[in-house]
Amino acid sequence: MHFNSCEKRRIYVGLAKQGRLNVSKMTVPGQKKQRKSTAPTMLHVAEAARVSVATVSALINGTATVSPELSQRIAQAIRDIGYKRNAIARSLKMGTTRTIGLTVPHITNPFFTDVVSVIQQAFDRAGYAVMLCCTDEDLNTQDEQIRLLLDRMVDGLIVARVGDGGILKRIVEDANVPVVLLDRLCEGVDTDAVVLDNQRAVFDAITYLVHLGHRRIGYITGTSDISPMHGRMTGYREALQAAGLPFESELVRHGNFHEVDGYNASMQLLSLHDRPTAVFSANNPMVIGTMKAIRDIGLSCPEDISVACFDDFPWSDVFVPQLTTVAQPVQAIGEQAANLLLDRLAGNRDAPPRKLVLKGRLMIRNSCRPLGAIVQTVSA
Amino acid sequence: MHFNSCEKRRIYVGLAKQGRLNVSKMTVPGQKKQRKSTAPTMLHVAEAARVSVATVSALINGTATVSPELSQRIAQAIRDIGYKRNAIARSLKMGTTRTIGLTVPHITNPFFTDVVSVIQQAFDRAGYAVMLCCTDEDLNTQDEQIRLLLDRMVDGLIVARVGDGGILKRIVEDANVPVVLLDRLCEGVDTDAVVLDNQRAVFDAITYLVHLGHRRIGYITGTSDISPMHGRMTGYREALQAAGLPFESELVRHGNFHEVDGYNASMQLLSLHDRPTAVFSANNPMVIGTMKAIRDIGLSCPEDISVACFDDFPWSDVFVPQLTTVAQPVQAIGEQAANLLLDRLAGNRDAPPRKLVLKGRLMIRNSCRPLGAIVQTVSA
DNA sequence: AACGCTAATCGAAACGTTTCGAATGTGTCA
DNA sequence: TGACACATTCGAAACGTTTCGATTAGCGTT
Repeated sequence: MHFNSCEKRRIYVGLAKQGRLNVSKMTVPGQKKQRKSTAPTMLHVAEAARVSVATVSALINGTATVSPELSQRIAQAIRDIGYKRNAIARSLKMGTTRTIGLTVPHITNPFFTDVVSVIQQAFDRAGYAVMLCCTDEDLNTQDEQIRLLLDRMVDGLIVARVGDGGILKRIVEDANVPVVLLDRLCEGVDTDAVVLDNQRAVFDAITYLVHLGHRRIGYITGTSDISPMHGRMTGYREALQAAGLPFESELVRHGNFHEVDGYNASMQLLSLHDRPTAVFSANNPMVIGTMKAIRDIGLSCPEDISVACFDDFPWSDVFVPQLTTVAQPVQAIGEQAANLLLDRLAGNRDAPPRKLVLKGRLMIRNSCRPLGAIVQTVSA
Repeated sequence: MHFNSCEKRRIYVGLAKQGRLNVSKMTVPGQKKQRKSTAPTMLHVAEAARVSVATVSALINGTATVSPELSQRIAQAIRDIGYKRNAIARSLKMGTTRTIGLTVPHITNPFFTDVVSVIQQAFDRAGYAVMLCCTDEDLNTQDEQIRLLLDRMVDGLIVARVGDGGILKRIVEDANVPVVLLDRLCEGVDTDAVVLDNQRAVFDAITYLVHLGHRRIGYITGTSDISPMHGRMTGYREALQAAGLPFESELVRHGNFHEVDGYNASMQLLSLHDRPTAVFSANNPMVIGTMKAIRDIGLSCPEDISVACFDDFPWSDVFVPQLTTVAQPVQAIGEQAANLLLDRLAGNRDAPPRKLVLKGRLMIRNSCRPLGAIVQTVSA
């Protein structure tokens, strides 16, 4: 590398550095690297077995018949040399990497943890590798990571998207790689998807609280620009309406899915002059914030305030209070998403987009207490 | 594909199918696939800008100076065509994929969830992609997945290994890709590693229980063949010894890290004639099992039995009982592991193996109660 | 006017596979 | 015996980059 004309260099080369090219994440120049002991290649095998590389390839892939004698020799050579096929070269030639990309907002959110786990297993079984990215609920990060994955030529993408817009729309439209939307739909993006019937799930949960006698029910939701939050909000409104209760905007708070958001929102709700008797939190990290707020403000659950939330978790029934939750069928969600994508990868490219809507299940435990004298007919 | 001589075919081609070749996860033959709209290549850009591909490459990578005029034309062409560099081709040529492999036993174990999250972020920042695999505590699965990752030519590997032996030893010795061991050391494998001072951590926890007045302390540990379990067991014994208490093997149970193992082990401990007054669980899923066993057997914590465990988690201080745990510095563990690997990737190949030992921290909450009349000097 | 120096550009050879079509050998049938 | 089908094998051209060495042009020196 010459730095003779530093000045010009800075100008011309700027393109890459400034990221103005649509080629994401370039290598830092000057980072040389060479594998010292080059791995044995097919050519080495071919030579050792005194055959052509074409024959070696044919045997390995079973794409043509190879005589027993040569098969023997080749197999021996492979063992002797310790040959391993270079999947990169193969990918280049085949146009397929047998790798998929998976992006989720937060892997530490137990819902996504579980789904990632299931998806990972499914693709592992199918011989695919999974590249995992976390977008941290940030649209730019998401765009960048999707680009990173596409650069790597993933064969498909499973996306629990963040925000609207972004490059997702373009990617789906270009249709070079199949995309499956997970948990969250995307306005105007017409592709395979697996989502929950959020509206119904929240409707059931709120209705349950209403049946317990609650009249003022706080609702902590996520940023309003993603589809599940729409559905959940609608479910909330409809449940109130069905019960003849007014919708009061002071009872609704928005957060960005983090624990701290749940904490702040809960603090506000609990400080209201006419405090709600129950709070529903739209995801798991936020409900932790809710519980901490309740603790910090000196109240207790369910005596002073009832709590329910979205997403079940393993601890939910071993501690006190045992949280009433809306459990998503994580296993099914993960498997269905994987199946949709695997189906596309198997060649079924032109089928119309399929949208799977799964049902949540209200897990009634004891974090919500009955209020006053009420009729105890609860529809689970 | 011809199936004329089915019989022979089955015989010769068998190699691949039977998996006797050391080429893992072959494609199923007959799975054709072609991208319909081939993405624009560098050649297209070169033609559009009326330059050579060498010049395009030089501009994009900043490896040589390109005149302003040509830079302009090339940048324009890239934008017009919507060119994106093919990272696979680049990898093949460069011998580097800017991708690392990460294997953990269970991503649903919150300790690993957190560590994975941190590592993922660190590599994301550095422009690396992360391929994630879960070994499910199974040695064969682990071997297969490591092979899968190596096939994919990952530049490095971070492994929270399972069991002893396997191909890990060979891989580290062949030294083609740098390996960082996470959480668990590996007998006879000399490479970079980040682990916890398990012995000390458990020593502190048990000593704390002893100070509370406990004399019979149950200990639920993992399979004994991985390093942290050694250390933790030693810590247990030493704490007992320091307190002048006998080591009783009936108080020690082994499980395979799953919730159900913790449940079974706890059931056994709680059914002992002379029941322990405290139980320490060696990981997070297992302590859930412990709590369930306590509930199912009709006892309560901490009144009837004290519980402490390894690995902190977000819920630990919002529910009752608030669990006393040994918190691992997950952030530091993840970052250090990432740094060790990034350092190797940056070219520092020949430095001797570095082993980082981090300290755990006893988070005293209220799942352990003082027993009888005791001196309340607790060393945190 | 011949020379050397530098900057800019390019042609072509890799990287390690897959695959197509051609070449070779072998046996069958008219 | 010649023609033909079929089973094996192989040479060589891709796949889309990077990079080395060669080439050209411009320019100041002697």
